[in-house]
Amino acid sequence: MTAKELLNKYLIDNNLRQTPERYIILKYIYKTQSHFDIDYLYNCINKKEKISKATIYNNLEMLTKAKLIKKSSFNDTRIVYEKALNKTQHDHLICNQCGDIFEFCDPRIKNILDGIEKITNFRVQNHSLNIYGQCNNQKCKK
Amino acid sequence: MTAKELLNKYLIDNNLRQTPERYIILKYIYKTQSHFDIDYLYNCINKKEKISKATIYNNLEMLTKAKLIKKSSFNDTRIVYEKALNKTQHDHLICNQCGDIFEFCDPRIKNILDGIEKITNFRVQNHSLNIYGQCNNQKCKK
DNA sequence: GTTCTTGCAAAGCATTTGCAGACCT
DNA sequence: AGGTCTGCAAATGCTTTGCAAGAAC
Repeated sequence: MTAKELLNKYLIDNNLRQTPERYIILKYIYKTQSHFDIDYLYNCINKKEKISKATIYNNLEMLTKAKLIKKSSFNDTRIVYEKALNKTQHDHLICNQCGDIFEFCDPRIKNILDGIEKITNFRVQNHSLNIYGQCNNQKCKK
Repeated sequence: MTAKELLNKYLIDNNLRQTPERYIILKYIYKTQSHFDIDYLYNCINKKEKISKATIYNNLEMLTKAKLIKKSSFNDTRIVYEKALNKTQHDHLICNQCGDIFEFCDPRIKNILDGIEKITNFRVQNHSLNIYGQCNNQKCKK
């Protein structure tokens, strides 16, 4: 199923309306390469179309609930979203110098979560692991 | 060294002044059991003493730099602090229902960080691992 | 005496809300 | 037709800032 089809299904299943804004927002999100914040998306969309920030805020929340995007925050304040469709669970490396975000997977994280469930009463629902440091990329060093 | 002695040393080393407010704030922080937010601390202090919020904001930043406290954020928005002195590195379990925060340590996290340094150019400086779920404590269930 | 710190009020900033008009169904 | 969604502007809430008065050195 494509993102658009999934959105369509989500809207129908939840008695929400299929407004053009919702499909435009989804289209621009699925054009972005990677992580984006609200301002980036707003500017991106409003170069061609015209959608207010309130509508973008509302619909990013809806898309998060629909699991079409995923929200993360870095360094206590920086909030970014990313496409969630067809993506496996992953965590983030964030460069403290240039702010670039990299994804990585490590099966040991699942072991840690399983271990917690085994030895405590805590039932794990989700997690966020952010690793901060220096990416040492060409652009970053300057 | 006590927290007070460390604060003293930090202030002297950094040419900052030893104001009574700074010691009062530290005293109230080291009275708290666990994680606290700014409002909690502000109310706590201002039952007996009188310190403005601006001063508390300023000094929490200073104490974070001095590594006497540590700042964390949960669920993208909830910002809490905790004492950092004599505490080993740990991560957090956060109950999605009652908001309670639990600490845990797992040596495999260090392995994961070491692995990243080994196979990428990324130099790890710090990390945050937050695990969300249900704590299933008596109080929580109600 | 000089410089830093405090406290207040105002300013900032990102996000949310209220509401009138637009538009899905 | 009826309820939902959008867009605007105002409101909110948390944090920062500017500045005058006070305190540390």
